[in-house]
Amino acid sequence: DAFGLPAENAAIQRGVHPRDWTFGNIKVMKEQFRRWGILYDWSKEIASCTPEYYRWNQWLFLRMLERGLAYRKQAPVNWCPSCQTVLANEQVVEGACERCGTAVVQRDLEQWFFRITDYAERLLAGLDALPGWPEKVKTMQRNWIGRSEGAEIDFAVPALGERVTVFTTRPDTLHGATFLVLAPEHPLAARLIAGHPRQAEIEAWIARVRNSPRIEREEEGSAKEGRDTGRTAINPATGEEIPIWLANYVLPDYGSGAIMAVPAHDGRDLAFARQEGLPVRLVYHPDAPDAGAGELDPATLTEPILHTGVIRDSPPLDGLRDGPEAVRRAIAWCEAGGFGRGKVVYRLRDWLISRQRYWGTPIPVLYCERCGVVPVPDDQLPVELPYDVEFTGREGNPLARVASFVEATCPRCGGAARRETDTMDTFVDSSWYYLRFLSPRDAARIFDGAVANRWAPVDQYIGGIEHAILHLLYARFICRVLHDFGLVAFEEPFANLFNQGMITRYSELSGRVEKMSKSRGNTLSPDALIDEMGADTERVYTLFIGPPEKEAEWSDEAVTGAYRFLGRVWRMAEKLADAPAIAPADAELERDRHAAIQRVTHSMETFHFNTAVAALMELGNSLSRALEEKTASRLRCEEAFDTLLQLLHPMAPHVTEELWERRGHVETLLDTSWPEYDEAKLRRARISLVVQIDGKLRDRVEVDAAAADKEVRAAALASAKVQEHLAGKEIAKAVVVPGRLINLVTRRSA
RNA sequence: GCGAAAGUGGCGGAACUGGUAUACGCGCUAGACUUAGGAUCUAGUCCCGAGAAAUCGGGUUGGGGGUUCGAGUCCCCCCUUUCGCACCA
Repeated sequence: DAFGLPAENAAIQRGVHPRDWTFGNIKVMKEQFRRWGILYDWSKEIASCTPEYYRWNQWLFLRMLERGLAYRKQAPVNWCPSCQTVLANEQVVEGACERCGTAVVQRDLEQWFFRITDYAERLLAGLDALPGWPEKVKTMQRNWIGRSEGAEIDFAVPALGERVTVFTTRPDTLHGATFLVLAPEHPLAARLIAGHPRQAEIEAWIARVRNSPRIEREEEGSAKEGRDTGRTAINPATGEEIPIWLANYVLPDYGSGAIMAVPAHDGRDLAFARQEGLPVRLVYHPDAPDAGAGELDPATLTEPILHTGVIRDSPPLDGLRDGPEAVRRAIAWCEAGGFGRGKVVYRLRDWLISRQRYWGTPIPVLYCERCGVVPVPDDQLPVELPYDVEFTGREGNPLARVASFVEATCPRCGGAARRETDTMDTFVDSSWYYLRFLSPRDAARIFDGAVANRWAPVDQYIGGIEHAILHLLYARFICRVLHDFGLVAFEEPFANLFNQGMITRYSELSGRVEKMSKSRGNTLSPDALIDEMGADTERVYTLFIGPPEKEAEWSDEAVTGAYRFLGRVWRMAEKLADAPAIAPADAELERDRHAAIQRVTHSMETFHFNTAVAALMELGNSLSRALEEKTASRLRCEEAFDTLLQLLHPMAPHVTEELWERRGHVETLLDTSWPEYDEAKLRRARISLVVQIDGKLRDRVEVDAAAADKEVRAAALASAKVQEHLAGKEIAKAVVVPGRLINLVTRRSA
């Protein structure tokens, strides 16, 4: 991404403007790509930090705003009271500001969101129609969306004339709900504790919980803390009054931010009930208690009863076994009673796109005292980022201090208005950029829909596993939004997804093998390596190092293997002229050539580049041997060599193109078509066949490739070694695998 | 804790649907050419035992069990590692 936090940090730390820093990086990277011999169509180049690109982020935002898919609400941010600025999670180290060490607090700000939760069901269902995606990524997305089926149940709070709605996946345990727990952030919390003898203490506690970073609050083993509101609610199943508590283990933005606690059948509720001395009631009873165990005593229960037993103390459901049927019946019963209904909730939360930073797409809205929130009209796009900005890392967003940016005119009433200074999350840029590549200079629209429908979805998308959830989910979401706007005909942006592994290298600093990074001191300068051994060596070695989906350890020693291989290919060219006109082993070399085409083609298609390189090395070895021993004719050797160059070309374009020209070809290698192999040429007339006795390899015999089972058996039995091993045994049966082996199964003779 | 993936020589790794385990490369050993070589070429290199040698016998894909004529590959149990998620009601 051309936008992003690192650019802004560079500005703060080194005084370089984010724009200059970014374009400097782009320049360096393009030069590296060029040296590597990586071919891109640079006429399609885009940079998301240019107004030509980000104006369409703004356009997209406005369309989403019109349809209610973009909205504003209060949401907490990490706030450093000393720097007076918002921090990203990665800038918070153990609860403190990474720069000044001050304890970070949570602070509510009005922020912009995209309503991705509206698309939760479609995003989930769409995963089933993505056979080209790794199962692992799909599982991660499913868990992230986190669909849960259950019920909403209303609990009346007579003292307030209100009701609390809880979400539960286990409405069948309603009879066992002995108290309610609300998130401290719950809207009713303030009214519930109003007038409580220790109201002030509870309010202070609520403030503390709200202030603790969410990461900390969700940490495993962090203590459950709660306060009794002193109020009660009515359990609609039993008519009983049950206490209402507030506790930090209930999260405000999942379900309804309130739960019914069923300590007998939930571990967290049981732990909390024991801690606070709250009652426990069993609904499910183990149906075959161990002899002597008799009735379970709720008072002594130490482990919740999970997924076992029969409902006993819940009259309408008595006798039901734990399971989906019990849940279904419970929901029907709640609905009939008018105090509950079936409900599906998602773990997925709306996408917070606001960033209180300079280096991003300005969110195109204005705040007018008279008209309120006013979208910037399309004809005033793009809202451009000003260049002259001061970066201090303190006192919030630098953009907010640029008067010429903030002070604006309301497009509706012409009065004074204040411009929004939040910028967009960079994931907005990357959620549709693949479409912009197809018509990058189109000044009239976000992209050309006809072109997009012809070329997209992307056939093969490649990226690291770190994007498994956020980027890929956002891109899938925005694709559906664009589809619903009628801009594209498809809903899934990437038909096939491949996750490449990272390159790791030994670090002198830590003494361990780690992901390459500057801070770990284990980076390898591609320039130095290219200077020493050439771009082709680096390319071939990188492909050869291992399967691309796995992480691979860079070995400075092993690179020489690739270097030597290319050197051998180079020297072979000079030996071609010495090959004889006529030679005995032409057929063999020809077969190796066709086998190499087959293997390399197949390996490349399945992304097994390491085995493709191995197959090329083998062809190189057999040609090299033929040249050394003069066993193949010059014509065959030249053919084999040319094929080798063609197959090697994608991996080592520089050396092969050079050698190709020296061979006297006029057309460049890049313009030749991929070689094809002939099945017939792969076959041998006579083959070496393995003879097994009781599954153990005993000998190899040479037979006709087309030999019948009977002949194979005769050939096997003719072997002296086989006869030796058969001594004293009788053949019970013979299994022949055509072209491969014969297995003689014996039994001891009497 | 839940979920997923993976364990093969000294090392990176290969083995398409069950059919010659260890391809290819690194490293190592010996030799050749060399004033020299971190250049190049040749031969060897999973482990154990026997043999002067060619070779022969046995074993081996984290451990144990199973299916099969035959298992690195399929099934069950266990161990280890990596990754993802995690108070989600």
